[in-house]
Amino acid sequence: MGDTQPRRKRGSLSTSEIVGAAMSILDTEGPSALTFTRLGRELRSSPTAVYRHYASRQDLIVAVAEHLDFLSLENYSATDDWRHDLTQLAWRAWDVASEHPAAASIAMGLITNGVHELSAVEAVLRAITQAGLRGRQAVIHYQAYANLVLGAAMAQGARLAEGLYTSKDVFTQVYTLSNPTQWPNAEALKEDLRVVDYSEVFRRQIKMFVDALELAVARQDA
Amino acid sequence: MGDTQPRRKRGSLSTSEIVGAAMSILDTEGPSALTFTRLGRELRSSPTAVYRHYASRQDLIVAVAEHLDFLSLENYSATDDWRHDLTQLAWRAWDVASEHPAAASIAMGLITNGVHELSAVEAVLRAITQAGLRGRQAVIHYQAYANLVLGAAMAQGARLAEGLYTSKDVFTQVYTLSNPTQWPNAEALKEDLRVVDYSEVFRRQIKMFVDALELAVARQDA
DNA sequence: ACCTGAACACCGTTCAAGT
DNA sequence: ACCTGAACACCGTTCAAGT
Repeated sequence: MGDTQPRRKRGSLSTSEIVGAAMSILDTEGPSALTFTRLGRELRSSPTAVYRHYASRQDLIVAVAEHLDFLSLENYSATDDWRHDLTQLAWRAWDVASEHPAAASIAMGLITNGVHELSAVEAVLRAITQAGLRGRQAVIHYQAYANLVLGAAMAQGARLAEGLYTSKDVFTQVYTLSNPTQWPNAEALKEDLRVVDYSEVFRRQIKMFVDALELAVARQDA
Repeated sequence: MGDTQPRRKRGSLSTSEIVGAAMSILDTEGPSALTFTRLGRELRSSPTAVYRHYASRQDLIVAVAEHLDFLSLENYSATDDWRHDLTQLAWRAWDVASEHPAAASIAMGLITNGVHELSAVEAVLRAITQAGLRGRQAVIHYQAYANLVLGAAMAQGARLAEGLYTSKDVFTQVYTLSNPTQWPNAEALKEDLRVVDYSEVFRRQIKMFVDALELAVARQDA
């Protein structure tokens, strides 16, 4: 109110400060709160100052994606058990999405071409190579893994963000089966369909991926 | 220019006409072109007329999602081969996303609670039941399948839309490995990482899911 | 009951002017 | 070189007024 805004010293704004402010806004107020106006307020700068560091809103979101990659890999170290490593890396991505749902919902799954993304690629390729795949097949399985993990983590972020910043229950599904005979299987499983335990689904997805990878190597049909 | 707009007769606007107009705009001009102003022009109506049929832009997008569900299931019929059916259903979703990339990029994966979504749920549950799963386990595997297929189809839509309406090559990945020894696996697979054949990745993902499902049933560890 | 047109409270982005 | 403030061309949504 009474405090007048001092002009920011030139060079005092950094990309890491901007990304930090963006993460903080996303965490506390959700995806739609990430505007240049809101960022300016958080940074105690002009809203347009951010343009000196990122060419567009989308560019900033890519930087947020890189930060999520960084968080996912923080203190990670590979073991000699590729099944364990792939499982571990998947849950790390899931946990980051659960801690920063709004950021994950808009940024996870974006290709950043950045150094932390590359570290994630390296970690996954290492495990897949250890599993026994080489060359093109290793890359295709890496991509299948990335699709699976990033897709699930992004969706989890979106669900949590929706639940937090609006007040909609996104974990309960409702099908009113007006004509049960038309959908006999859905009718029979109605109760199980109602509430979804997404982390159990994710656990199952990882297990299926790892099992299928092992099978492909054993069968040599990768 | 010279043509004056006659007022639309009341009741002449329908939800199906609006969804059709939305699909047409998305197909020809991309996701960002779907505005109320543009819809009004397409429908030869006031931009705000749509609000008499959908409560918000998001509501309209959910209706687009239902339409995509409808297209995915059109003329589908189940066989007695659950592996074939799951594969078939997956490629149907993929093909719809490829034909309507902009619509898929914003709508696929949204929960509609609608009748066509329910038909898709029924078709997948039928196949999974036929594979040998029951109750809670059938539902969890249905969800794993839906995550996989819808996630991949939505991502495919986003890539195609990005490529069509901007002119960015989203199929070529570039990692400049300034320090190759830090990422030995990525370095070794650099050439294979450069160009991605996403439909081959999708084919592999489906195969891995089906294989893992079969294995889970055989092992009784579902 | 449904469609229109004006108004409201925002957006992201550009750019000349400051320091 | 970097930050500011005004301006531009939009948005989605609301609502009183038409028919």
